[in-house]
Parts: sequence; C-alpha cells; structure tokens
Amino acid sequence: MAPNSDESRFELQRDRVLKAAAHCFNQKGYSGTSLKDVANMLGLTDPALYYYVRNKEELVYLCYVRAADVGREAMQKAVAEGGSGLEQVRRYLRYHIEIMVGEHGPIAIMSEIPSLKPAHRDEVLELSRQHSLNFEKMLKVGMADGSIASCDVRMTGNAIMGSINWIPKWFHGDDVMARAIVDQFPGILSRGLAKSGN
Amino acid sequence: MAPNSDESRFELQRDRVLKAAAHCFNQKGYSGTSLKDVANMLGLTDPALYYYVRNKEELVYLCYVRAADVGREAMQKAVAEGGSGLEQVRRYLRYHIEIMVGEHGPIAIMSEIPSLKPAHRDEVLELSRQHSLNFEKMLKVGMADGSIASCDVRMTGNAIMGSINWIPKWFHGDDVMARAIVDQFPGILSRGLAKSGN
DNA sequence: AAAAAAATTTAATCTAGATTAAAATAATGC
DNA sequence: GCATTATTTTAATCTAGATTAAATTTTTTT
Repeated sequence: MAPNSDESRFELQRDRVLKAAAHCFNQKGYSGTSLKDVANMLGLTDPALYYYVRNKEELVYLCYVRAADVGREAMQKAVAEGGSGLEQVRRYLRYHIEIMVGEHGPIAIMSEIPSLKPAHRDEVLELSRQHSLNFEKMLKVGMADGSIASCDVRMTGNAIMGSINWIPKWFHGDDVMARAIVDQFPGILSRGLAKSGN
Repeated sequence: MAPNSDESRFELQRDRVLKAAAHCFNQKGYSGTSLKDVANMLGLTDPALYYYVRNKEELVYLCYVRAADVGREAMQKAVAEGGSGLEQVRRYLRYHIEIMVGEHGPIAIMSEIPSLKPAHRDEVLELSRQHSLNFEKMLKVGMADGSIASCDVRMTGNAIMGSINWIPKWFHGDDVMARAIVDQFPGILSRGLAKSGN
C-alpha cells in the first residue's frame, strides 16, 4: 500500500535474485543449479549476479537468513495473538506454511546447510536452533495451560519442523495444491498434540 | 547366521561404498561430497570407486534404490503382521525409522533426486510414488476399519513422509538419539490419526 | 609358484561452472 | 546534452573434481 518509496531498485532486484535462487536450489539442489540457471530465470547472464551478491555461497546464506526471518515473524505473530498454547501452535504453523507456499515463494531452502562456509553455517544453525527452542517453548506453554498433552518437546519439534521443511521438496508452486497445504497441514501436524478435551 | 557364503567380496565392498556415499550425501549433499570424500572414508582413493560403480550419479541412484527397498520392506512386513489400519501404520513407521537410524545407516538420502539423470530420476520417482500410494492405502484401510479418523490421505501422507525423510538431515548417528527417535516418532506421527476410540 | 583375475593406485585428461576483468550500455542528476 | 554512476555484458581465467588410462599390487586358482 505505502509507496514503498525507498527500497532502491537495487534492493528489489536483489530480492528477485534471492527468490529465483531459492526456487532453483529447492528444485535442483545447490550443486544442481548453476549461477547461469538463476540468472537466466531473470533474463540476465551469470556474471550479473555478482553485482548483487559476493558469490554463490552467499546466495544460499542470504536465502537462509530470509527463511529464518520468515519463520521468526510467523512465530512472533502467532504468539502476539495469544490464546492457548495449542492455538498458538496451530496459528504459527499456518502462518509459516502460508509464507512457505505463498507468492513470495519458498525462500526457505532448508536443505543446503552443508554448502555454507563455516562462519555462515554456524550463524544459520544458531538461528535454526533458536527457532526450535521457541517452538518448544510454545509446546511447553500448551502443556502448562492444559491444551497440549505431555510430550517430548524436542522430538515433537523435530517431527513437526521436518514435515514443514520438507514441503519445498515436493511442492512446486501449484495454486490449488498451495491452498490444500495451508488448509490441511496445520491440522494434520497439530492434531496429535491436543489433550483429550481440546 | 548362514555362512552368507556367496555375496562375493565385490558385493560386500560395493555395499560399503553405498553406505559411505549415503552417509556423505546426507551430511554434505551431493555437490558437497567429492568421490574422494567417499573413498577416503573407506581407506581408498577416488578412482577405486569406479570399480564398483559407473559414476557419481549412479552412486546416488543406487542409494535411492536401496532406500526404496528398505521402505518397501518395512511396509510389507507391517502389513503382513495384520492388525487394524492404525496398528499397521504404527508398525510401518517403527520399522522404517528403525532402519533409517539403525546400524545400516541412513542409506536413505531422499534429498538428491535432482542430481539424478532423467531416466534414473523417473524410476526413483516412480518408486517413491508407489510407496506413497501404498501408505495412503494403509490409511484408507484404517479409515475403513474405524481405527483412523477421516482425513485427506494425500496430504497426511506427505506430512508424515516428510517428517521421516527429514530425519537424516538432523540425525547423525548418536545411539541415544537413535533410540529416542525410534521410541518417540511412531507415536508422535500417528497420534493425530487415531479416531476417538483408539 | 606361475598365470590369470581382481582390486587398487598413480598419473594424466577434461570440463563445467565459478569467479574476475575489461568493456559496453542504460539511467540519472544537473 | 554532458558527466557520473549504476547495471549488465562479453571475453578471459582458474580450479576443483569427475572421469579415464596405464601401471601396480593383491588375491585366487590350479
């Protein structure tokens, strides 16, 4: 709505680059996608990408940072809206998945961590760890308020996150499918959490 | 127990190669692992691998075929032992996960499909599709016998399989963790399926 | 213990694709 | 319209790592 006036052309273009890259990485993996693939997708030649990004590794890195942002925002939003722990979890799942399959595309490649250089890898893993901890916290809240049945939060978190992270592997931008995922996944993933009454 | 007399040294060594390769691929991805990595892991030099395998692509391919075998066997075993649909699902999950985190190692890389050449990719995708269909069939059996609540089998299958396929991404051979996964995952993943009474 | 076959090695290619450099084009401010 | 800055291109490197070839060692057979 707002003119979004700033966000120089540079920033915008850079975003497009990231999005295209994420798309490719998700489909063909880090090795499978050449910079040429990404560039062509935008009607550019490969060297042009170096204007926006230091190198290929940084491309993955930036995708990750954005993915982490997305996840964090979804979670904060869900928490801010309150409700029982279970409700928060359900909402978080929906928000996160919505972005994941939405028009902004799967900026979230979650499979290419090994491709990162150590410093970046550590940073990304830390972000991921943080996200997991926050999710586990939500589960605990739910257990405390009686909406979620007692469970091993670590394993439950791993199970649910895995399911979400895997989505880009099989979903490739079909609108009908996107809707189905958003409608179904939160329920499927959270149904097993509920305590009898909920 | 049986002398296992045949299985020429060749076959055995080839198995070791596949296992090592799968391990590397899971940890560092297709691009991230060089043939040298795999070879060194076995105390060999890279060219030696060509004695067992046509090329790198075939290495991934064979890993997939084995992964598919593993999944299929787990499923057949679970079905063979009968019980309600829900029980079959639970058992299948346990068997499959057991192998996945077990000593045979995660032969199951499920992330490198894009690296396969078209012919192999098609074959592997077909195996995967088949597996999914079989799983969906189990769900339907459960819905028919009243052990599983009505659900969208396609989406439910995707959710559960994703969670399993993601395991190799974060699990790297810690025995305690392995036990925890086997103990917890089947429950976590199947709890949401049960119809009230079960 | 020689010969044949199996397994692996060292040394030599070969290539895709990332990166860099230099040049060209487009956009913007004045 | 000119100068400056932004963007992209074409042409030129450079390198890791896959693959192949030839040579060597190890194992098996008889």
